Amino acid sequence: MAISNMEARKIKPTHPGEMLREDFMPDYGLTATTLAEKLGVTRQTVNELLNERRSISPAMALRLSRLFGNTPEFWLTAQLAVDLWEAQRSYKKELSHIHLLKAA
Amino acid sequence: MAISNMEARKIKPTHPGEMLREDFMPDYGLTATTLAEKLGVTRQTVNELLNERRSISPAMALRLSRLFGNTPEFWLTAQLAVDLWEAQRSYKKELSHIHLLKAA
DNA sequence: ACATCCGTCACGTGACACATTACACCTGTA
DNA sequence: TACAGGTGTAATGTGTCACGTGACGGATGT
Repeated sequence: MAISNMEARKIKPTHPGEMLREDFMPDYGLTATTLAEKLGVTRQTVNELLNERRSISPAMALRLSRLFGNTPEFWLTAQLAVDLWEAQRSYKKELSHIHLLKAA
Repeated sequence: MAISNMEARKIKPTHPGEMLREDFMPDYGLTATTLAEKLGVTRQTVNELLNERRSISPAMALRLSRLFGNTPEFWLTAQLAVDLWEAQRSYKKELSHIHLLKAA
C-alpha cells in the first residue's frame, strides 16, 4: 500500500502554499511581492496561494517550475494530493453508493 | 529523463475519456447511459467526458476508481498529463519570461 | 405506429483562478 | 513630526468549467 493511496491518509497532505511559505521563499529570500514579480502574476495571486486559499493551476505549476528549476509535476501532484484528500471527505456519502464492477 | 517530464512529450497524452471509451466501457459492456447510472451522474456528464470536452475532476476520479477498482490517482495523473501538455502550449510565451532563480 | 433507449444540444448555476483597485500597517528618512 | 515606499490583504468583476435540467432526433424493438 503506497503512501499515494489516499485511503490510508489520516492527516491532510501538505498544501503547495505551505511549501512555498516554509521552504522555497525563505531559501530564496523572497517576499510575496518579489515572488509575484518573478512569476509574472499579481501579489494577490501569490498571497492567496500562501494562505492556502487557492490551488496550484497547471499554468501556475509551470511558472513555479521555471522559477525554481523543478518539475511542474512536483507542484501539481502535491496539489492533487490535497484535492483528493478533501474530495474524499466531501463526497464520502455519495461515493458509498458506487459499487465495484466486474468485467463482462 | 522520465516520461513524466512534459518537456520531452511531442504527442498529446491520452485523455481519460479515450481510456473510458476505448478500454473500460468495452471491457465492462457499458454504454454512456449505463455508465452514468453506475457513477451516479447524468448522461451529459459522461457524454462530455467521452468526447474529451471535460476534464476528470477529483470527485469524478473517486467515482471511477470506486467503480472499476483502481485508484483515483490513476485517473487524475492521466488528466494532469493532458492539462500540462495543453498549458505548456498555451503559456509558452509567458513562461519564457520567467528565469531560473539561484538559492540565496 | 408507438414506446424505449441512446447520444447530444441548449441553458442555467456554483465554484474558482485570475486581474484591478483600494485600504491599513509598518519602516525608513528628512 | 511628516511623508514616502513597500507589504499584506480585503472587495469586486470576469472568464472558464464541472455539474444538473430539459428537450430534441435517430435507432431499435414490439
